Amino acid sequence: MTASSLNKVENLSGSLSQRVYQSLREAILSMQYPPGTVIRKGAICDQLGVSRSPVAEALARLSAEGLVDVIPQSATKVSCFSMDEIREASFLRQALEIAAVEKVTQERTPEQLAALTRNIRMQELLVEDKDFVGFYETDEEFHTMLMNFTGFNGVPQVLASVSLHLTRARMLMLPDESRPKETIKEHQAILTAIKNQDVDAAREAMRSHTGQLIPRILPLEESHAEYFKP
Amino acid sequence: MTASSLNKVENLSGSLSQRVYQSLREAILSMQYPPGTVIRKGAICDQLGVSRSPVAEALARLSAEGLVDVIPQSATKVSCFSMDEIREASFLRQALEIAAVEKVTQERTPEQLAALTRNIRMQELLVEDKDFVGFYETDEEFHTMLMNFTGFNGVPQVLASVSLHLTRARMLMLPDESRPKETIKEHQAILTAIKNQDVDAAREAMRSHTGQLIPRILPLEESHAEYFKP
DNA sequence: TCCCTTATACTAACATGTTAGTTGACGACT
DNA sequence: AGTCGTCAACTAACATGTTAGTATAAGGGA
Repeated sequence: MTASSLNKVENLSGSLSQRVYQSLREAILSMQYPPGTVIRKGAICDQLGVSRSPVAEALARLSAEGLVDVIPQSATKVSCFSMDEIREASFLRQALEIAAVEKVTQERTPEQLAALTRNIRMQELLVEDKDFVGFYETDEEFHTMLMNFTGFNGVPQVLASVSLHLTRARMLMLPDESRPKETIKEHQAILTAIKNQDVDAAREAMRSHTGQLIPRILPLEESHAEYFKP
Repeated sequence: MTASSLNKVENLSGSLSQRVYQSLREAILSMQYPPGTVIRKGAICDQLGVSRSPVAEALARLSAEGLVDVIPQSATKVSCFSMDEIREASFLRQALEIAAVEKVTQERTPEQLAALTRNIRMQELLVEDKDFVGFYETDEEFHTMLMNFTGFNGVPQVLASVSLHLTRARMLMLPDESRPKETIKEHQAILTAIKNQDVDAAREAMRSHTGQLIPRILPLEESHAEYFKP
């Protein structure tokens, strides 16, 4: 018995279309709906027990975000990766991360320093325990904290929206036992620069850190060619 | 006789909802629909001669972009400015512009240098002629060219989408006879750094240039308080 | 006079019926 | 046998009917 791959709308909040949107988005980002999957409105309606209106609105938003490609009058598909898009997403992410760390470096409070230090300590513990899922989440949290410390409430969401394709592609990467330790060193370099209020060092440390992702994604184009555009 | 403030959908391309979206977006960005304007779906349907479905989809997208605020079951309004949002938009724009100019500085071709030089020359001519509207467009074009020269096709649109609130707020600013000359100097400083392939100089020139906007927007909160959130 | 209640009108949100464009398969003609 | 034209089935797109939540204004009580 195959469980429905969509979260039930009952578990979410907001308007019906909002919940359908969240449900579909989650399924796409988690690769439960891998690139190329055809999405039929009728099927979604049946699975979620809603009518076509909220589904149409949800798909319109997903289309605007680039997560699905609509072929008029014909079909809707989960969008495939293209290396160009991924490079672009990485560029945008780097731009934001650098701007954020520059600002935080100048304005950081002792409490923020403490929180970042605690986060990195947690990363170390999780790697020692070989809890790589926990490490992944704590790594994400490190970057989210930096976004929040800019003082701009919407910045974390903007980062998430420009990083959509990166988030999906990351799900394909094989776990690499040696990478987390490198990651932690890079995070420490960033934190040190923030502590020293050294903007130039912070920028370059972040540039170096965010530059690590693309080389690890490149091989995916061959190992998972079915998910990429020709 | 008041002409309809919306562009007719006949003049646009794409699906009906796409055209409705473009029409509404244009009206909002150009301040034909100023902040606080209530948008009734029924009225839009009548004015554009379409049914409620495409209007609903268009408003869903505008809502996701933050151009309209939907009050559930009650009303939809053109979103008001908040100085926080504007500061945030400025931060994001600066992040992108800096990242772009850094990349272009490293990779620029002779053709790109020539195109940028030509653009600035045009700016000078337009200011001499006191054609400030033309200058505004050429100024915009200068920045769009930089985005295009990154080689990432989607970057110009991302810039536009993070700059939505800035674009609207700019419509309120009074023309300032002295500002264009300063702007040109800043553009020239950026171009010189690009020419010299001096990444640090390019970054700081762009940082300085993009930092000029917020001080000019700040007074609007008092002079146009009706457009701002309390 | 002021506040609370209540009824009514209005709106967005949702459901469903209808249209039109696309795709793929089948059959006829070359 | 291969190719082109036609037709049937399916899908998104659009139109319209229905529901439910919100705001406003009128009326009654303190």
